[in-house]
Parts: sequence; structure tokens; C-alpha cells
Amino acid sequence: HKEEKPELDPNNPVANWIHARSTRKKRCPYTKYQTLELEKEFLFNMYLTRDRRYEVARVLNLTERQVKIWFQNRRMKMKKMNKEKTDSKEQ
Amino acid sequence: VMILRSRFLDARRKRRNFSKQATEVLNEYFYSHLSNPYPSEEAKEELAKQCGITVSQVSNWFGNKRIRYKKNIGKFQEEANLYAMKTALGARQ
DNA sequence: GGGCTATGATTTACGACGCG
DNA sequence: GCGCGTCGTAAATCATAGCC
Repeated sequence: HKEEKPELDPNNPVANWIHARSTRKKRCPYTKYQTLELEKEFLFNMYLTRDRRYEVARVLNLTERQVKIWFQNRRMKMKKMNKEKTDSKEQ
Repeated sequence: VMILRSRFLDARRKRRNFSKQATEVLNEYFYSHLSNPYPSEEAKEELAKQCGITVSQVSNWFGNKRIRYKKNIGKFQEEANLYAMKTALGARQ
């Protein structure tokens, strides 16, 4: 057997794990209206132009960064949904 | 028709907790890699296969487990000891 | 049955890294 | 270099399964 180690260590094993920055914004759920409008925009086009992003952010009272990231996340969600659909189809 | 029916049923199927055996496998991996509980894509695929769940579900499980463990290590101490003992015994045979 | 917690899934927000 | 892309994740939150 080996001398001590990883398990059982009463010292915090979590200390090694990566941590979020303390400056990170707390997650703030969007309203139904905001989400609905974002979905409508996504249906119109999955990628935003700069002007479109500015407009959407202004109308929904979000920052351009929030809108940009929402679209990035939404594309990832769509990708995941498509994968699950095709996966279950072929078997 | 079968496909449509199964898809319909799948969409409305209620979430079930994972089987005891699946949870066992996931916990064994988690506690035996406690210093770095981040399975590679390949490891996730292997775990998914062993557990009869999807890779996404494996990712969800590890995400939830890491944050919940970190938030309250004390609550999981007993469980951690149990799996540490189990893998120690397994390694000996 | 009803409240309550555990658990699986989804939603925001980033860091790391890639490409043009 | 910048700026926006994906990928993997943290953390909060949602939904409800399942126990007492």
C-alpha cells in the first residue's frame, strides 16, 4: 500500500479545485419577457450583428455583453438538443 | 409511429433518480479522484456506459457533486470515508 | 396526504483558448 | 492585438421525486 494520501485527507481537498473569480457577477435570472424576446430574436437569426445586439440590449435593459453571452449559451443549448435528438434516433 | 410515440413519452417522462448502482459508480470515481474530480471526455463516456446514462448526465452529476461537496464537506464526510474504505479494499485484492 | 430535502436539469457568467 | 467564436465549468436556481 502507499503512504497516506489523497482520500481521507482532513485537509481541504477542495483547495486545489479551480475557483470562480470573486469579481464575477452573481447569476441573475432573466424575466419571462426578456427570455421570450431573446428567443424570438434567436429564431430570427442565431448570430447577432453589432447593431442588432445594441438594439436588443437597449430594449430589454441588458448589457451588450449579457446579450452576447446569452446567444453564446443559447447556441450551445441548441447544439446539445440536436445531439440528443440524433443520438436517440440512431438507436 | 413507434419513434413518435417513444419521443412523446420521453418528452413527458418524469425525471427519475439514478439507480443505486449508477450512483455507486459515480461516487467511487468522485471520491477516488477527490483531489481532481474532473473526468476527461473519455472517462465520462466510460462512466456513462457503466451507469446506463448519457455523457451529459454524467457532466451534470459531477457539476452538482463538486459544488455540493464543496459547500458542505462535513455533510459528505461519512460518505467519503465509506468510498475511501471501499476503494482501499478493492485495491488490496 | 403534505411538507421538506435531496437530486437531476437548466440558466447566467466567465476563463481559457481558437480563428480571422 | 481585438473581438467574437466554442467549450467546459461554477454557482444559483428551478422542478419535482421520494421520504417521513
